[in-house]
Amino acid sequence: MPIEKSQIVQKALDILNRDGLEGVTLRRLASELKIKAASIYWHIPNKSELLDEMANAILEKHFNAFDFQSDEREWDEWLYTLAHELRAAMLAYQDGARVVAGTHPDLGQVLIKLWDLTTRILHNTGFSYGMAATITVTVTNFTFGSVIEEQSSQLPETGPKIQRVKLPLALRSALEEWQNENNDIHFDTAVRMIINGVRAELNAQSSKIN
Amino acid sequence: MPIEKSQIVQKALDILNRDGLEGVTLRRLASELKIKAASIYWHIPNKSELLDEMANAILEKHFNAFDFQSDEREWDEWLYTLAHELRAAMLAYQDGARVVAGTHPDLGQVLIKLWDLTTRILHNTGFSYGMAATITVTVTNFTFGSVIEEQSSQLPETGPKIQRVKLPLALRSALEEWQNENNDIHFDTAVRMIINGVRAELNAQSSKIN
DNA sequence: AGCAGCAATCTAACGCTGTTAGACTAACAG
DNA sequence: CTGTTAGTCTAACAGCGTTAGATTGCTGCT
Repeated sequence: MPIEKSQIVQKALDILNRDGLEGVTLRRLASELKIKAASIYWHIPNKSELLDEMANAILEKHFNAFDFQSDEREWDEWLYTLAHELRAAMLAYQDGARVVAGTHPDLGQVLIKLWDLTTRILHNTGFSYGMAATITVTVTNFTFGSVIEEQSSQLPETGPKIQRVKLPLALRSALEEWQNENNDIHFDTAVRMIINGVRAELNAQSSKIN
Repeated sequence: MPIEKSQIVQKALDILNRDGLEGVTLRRLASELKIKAASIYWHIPNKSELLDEMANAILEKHFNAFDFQSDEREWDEWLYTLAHELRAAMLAYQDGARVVAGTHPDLGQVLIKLWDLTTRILHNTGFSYGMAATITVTVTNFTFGSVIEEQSSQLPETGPKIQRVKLPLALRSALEEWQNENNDIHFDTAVRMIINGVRAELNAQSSKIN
């Protein structure tokens, strides 16, 4: 009974969640599939493509029941949803953001669908295609960077590291106040802020037309 | 004539610029310094700390003549400058963004100074310390994510890859229009948009007070 | 002058990584 | 019954970060 590519990807995701990105080695992966490392190369050309498949699988699991057609949404609600769902998808796996953000969008089919839907919605509300692309990339880039940072300070040992360093006064106060609330809230405020920036852009454009 | 830590870091930066991040190996670094790899460990505890030093050096070169004291700037101009200068600093080296963004701010002294200055300026204009932190992190996270993406599509072979894939119609139009202009402009528009979002937040706060 | 101590480098190795060449096994097709 | 091919194997290569322990060469003390 031969092994399917999807089984390989799934097992790789299990390892990712258990041991983190560093733990995903071809030898360990093979061993847990009860085969030898070289056999993986019959199914997948190299590790980089494995990571691409993993990234797409992560997104697919989260967006499997999602309707990529209906572009009659409100642009601002959609940007808000996009950012939060993307974040949730990546948070579901340890180091998920590093895996997804490292994808070259070649095979990242879910990401392509999300980008397409977003540009359609933005175009429907009056943005040029170029501006729609800028906005889409801005939101996704911010989300990637944000979750990468969030997940890399979640490591077992890295926790109170920054506390031990002498910090300038203002920064110290800022970080103390900051740490009173959790990452969900920080992310939410930031996303709302960015969306407000987009809204300003929309107003500027429509006032230019009149 | 012993070797100085600064020489090691400098040579590592040379290699980074010539061969990219993958090319920075301790053996190659040692060989170009005309010593053996193990000797590096007398000066630097491990590779991760070398990367931290490199990140800080990259920022130090760019911000060496910078005045981190004067916090009497306009907040919006400063956020604009911060984003653009940070981007410029990272663009000066191949894979510069991956190096700088990978730093744990422990020793990233320049980054700490920039964060401190930014929170001070934002606090001066009326934001709470917590909000100042959110804004600061938002801007730097976006900048990191943006430049990482920009630099990873600059690789020799990766160029026209996305062109060869079948894209949905709207996304295709968006990307075509997008590619008419260069990354400087895209980044600039995005930064302006984010700053407008911050401005909206500021207005909301001051209207709440009255 | 000779010896101690230390800074800085060396050799040699360990265990790990991704990747490849080429041999083998099992099943299925003609 | 035989040839083909899918799928796995063994064995190895070249590279990586890292460590232990020996070795050099200089500096200062007696």
